[in-house]
Amino acid sequence: MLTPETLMKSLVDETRLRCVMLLVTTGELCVCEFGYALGQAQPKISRHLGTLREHQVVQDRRAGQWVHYRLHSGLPPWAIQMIQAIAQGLEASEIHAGDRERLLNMPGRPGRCPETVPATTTLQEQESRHEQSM
Amino acid sequence: MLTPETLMKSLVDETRLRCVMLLVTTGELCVCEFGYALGQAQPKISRHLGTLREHQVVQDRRAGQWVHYRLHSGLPPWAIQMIQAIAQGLEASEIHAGDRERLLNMPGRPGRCPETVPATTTLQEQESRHEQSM
DNA sequence: ATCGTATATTCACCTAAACAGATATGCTGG
DNA sequence: CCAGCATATCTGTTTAGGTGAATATACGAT
Repeated sequence: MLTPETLMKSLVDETRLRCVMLLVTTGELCVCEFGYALGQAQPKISRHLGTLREHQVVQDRRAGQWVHYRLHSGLPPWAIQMIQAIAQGLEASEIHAGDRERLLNMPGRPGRCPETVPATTTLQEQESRHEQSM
Repeated sequence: MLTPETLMKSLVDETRLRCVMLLVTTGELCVCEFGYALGQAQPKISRHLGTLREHQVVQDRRAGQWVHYRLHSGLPPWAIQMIQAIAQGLEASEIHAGDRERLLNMPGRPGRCPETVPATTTLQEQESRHEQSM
């Protein structure tokens, strides 16, 4: 089960934090999209996404040759609140704004087929689900 | 200025997290109280409190030979929200419950003079101040 | 002034974790 | 089956940061 210690260990690394912050605003991304947005080599991205998956912060979905990552659907309310607090504290951050912009300008972005993307992907939707169940 | 990265670096260490969690429920403590509650040597506690002070997560107040630490009064709203989310995620944690209990059972606890303790000390009071200023 | 207590700092050591580079697996199309 | 791309893992190296031990500073009391 995810603990605050594990979540912080996950997010204290800059690469992993940038990945998670991208997921907060984007919903779902594959490894090559992370690599392009962050300007980092693919093996590095893959290893960090693997760590986030082991820690159950994200979950993956295989679609042909691409592996799509999104925030884990089983994140407890305190974890969602924590991620949102971090996102709020990073609103003015150049780095993360740059990541978002590079992603939008990425040529030939794969997996943008709407029918393959699950319905519940964004953080806002996950939180409203939690509120309903309380 | 405090950033989410700095706050996470501060709290990802177990000793520092235990100190901050104690402050969330207690308001203000001196180094020897931390040492007793955590069962850790004084130099170790002092060094970690120094880190938290440098990162502006806590602030100190000198009273004679004792130095009292409390959460920094200038914590931004997202930081308070983050700390509260962590505290919520640690509600069932044995370690932190044990720290709180050992503190309460500490013999000859210093600085329990009500008149020397500043008015605004607990996290709840800090947050309500922020809400008023919004 | 000196002693004892509370706190802070310095130093050398050690460990966890990130990194680059190379290699391996898995899927798709020809 | 083979080629090519996307992704994952393995290996050795390096570095950031935690630790204990010893030392230093600050304050109050005798």
